[in-house]
Amino acid sequence: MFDTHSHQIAHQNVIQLPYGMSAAHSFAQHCPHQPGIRKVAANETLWCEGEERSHIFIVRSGAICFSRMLPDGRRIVLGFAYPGDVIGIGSDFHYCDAQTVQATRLEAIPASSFKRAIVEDPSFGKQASAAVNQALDAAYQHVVVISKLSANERLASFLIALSDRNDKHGLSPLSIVLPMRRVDIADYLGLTIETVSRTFTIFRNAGLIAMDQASIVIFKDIRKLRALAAGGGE
Amino acid sequence: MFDTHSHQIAHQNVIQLPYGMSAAHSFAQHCPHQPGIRKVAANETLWCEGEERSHIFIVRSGAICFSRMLPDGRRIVLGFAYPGDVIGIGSDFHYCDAQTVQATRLEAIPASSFKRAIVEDPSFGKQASAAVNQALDAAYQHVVVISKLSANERLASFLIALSDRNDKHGLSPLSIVLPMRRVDIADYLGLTIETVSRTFTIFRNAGLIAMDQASIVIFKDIRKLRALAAGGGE
DNA sequence: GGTGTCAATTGATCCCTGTCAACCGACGAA
DNA sequence: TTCGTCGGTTGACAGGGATCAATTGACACC
Repeated sequence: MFDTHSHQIAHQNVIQLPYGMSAAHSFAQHCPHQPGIRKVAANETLWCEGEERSHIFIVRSGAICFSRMLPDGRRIVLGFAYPGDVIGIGSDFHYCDAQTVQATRLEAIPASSFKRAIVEDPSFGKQASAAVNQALDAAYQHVVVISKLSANERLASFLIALSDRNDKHGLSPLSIVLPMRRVDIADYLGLTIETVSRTFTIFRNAGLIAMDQASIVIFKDIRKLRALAAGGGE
Repeated sequence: MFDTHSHQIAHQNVIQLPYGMSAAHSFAQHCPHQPGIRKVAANETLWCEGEERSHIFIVRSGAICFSRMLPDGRRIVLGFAYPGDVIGIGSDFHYCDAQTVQATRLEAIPASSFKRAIVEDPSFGKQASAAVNQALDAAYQHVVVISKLSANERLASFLIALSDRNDKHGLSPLSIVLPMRRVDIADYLGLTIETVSRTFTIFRNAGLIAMDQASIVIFKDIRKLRALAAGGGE
């Protein structure tokens, strides 16, 4: 179920789910709905900041990016969601924009149905509130990463978080796929695309990772990366 | 309960309530408890990250600072709480440390009593979950501030948030008190104390603010400050 | 094939902010 | 009083990342 465990500092958990969480099965069970799968192309907007929430979605494939824009156009990525994540829970109005970064399949659950399930099933309500707490925890972790860590540490924490996620989902923790573009990673880590790119190069040259494509990272020395991500010394 | 080891922290305010929210009256009403006021000196620790939550507190006077530490000692301030804020709601385990930045009076409500009230009174449960959502929103706003804004913009947004809070509480929006020290502001904004200090000087020289003491800010051109805070250019 | 577009990488340079340090004013103790 | 401490301010300097710019590679389309 979704316990909000206390975290250790910097590693992991960062990435995810401001707005999303993993627990798709249980949520789908508790929310009766027409099992409608929506297919959405890449770079489509699911919703915008301030809009009223109409649906809860379960990500079945693809990836979602949550962001906000400043008046002058600067963009901040608040997080990503991946297959298995439930997105859109929280307050009645969306905190941020949501866009696909890939072709994505979503299972849509009407917000009304979701709300009803919360009221009627206390245990489900607990799960939902635990999910929000989890998102809060992730947001705080995000603050930690971008407020004090160096570019190397930020990227390391991002990669380690994805590795940990793979591990949790039964995939290999030693290689990850980056569905999003560099600009999304940069805006998520509070860096520029150039710095992100250079940092990847530094990691490659240092033998920490290998990359045959820009979207696939193979870990060569995950211990060192993890130490970097934790914001410890080393 | 309030163990006293340690750091100095101290401060207060920003807008936000990572962990806190304003709705003290209603919360106190719904949670039956022995009306016990606790007086806590400055720089005392209320709780530490990872500890199980034992009480919900309503801040009656003083100020609280929420922070986390990295393994190497770097410190991140996640937010502040002021009189009228309810602190400690959220998951069963604390996300971060909480310390007083001033002598503070707190009203303590046992977590058990709080939980019972949530179960027994649906409307109260809604308020509690709205509070968590509010904290989540504040955390995202914090991410925005520290990931993309310049030092000037960060400090401006901090000051404007305090001004807005004053306004909301019926106090003058044109002057604010900073109960926390520079190091707390710095750790909250992802800057150093030197940069914070220099930025205050820049604002003073530019005629945006006036300060007779280091802890009192009088706004001279709040429009410009607000424009800066919004990240809009100017 | 050639061309256009978009994403990623790399290079050169700049500047904002961190770092290290000195200094100042307030306050408390001896 | 003098001394010591603490918090804040200011200065000098340097480094990390941003900025501006060019290059490369992948891919779609004609």
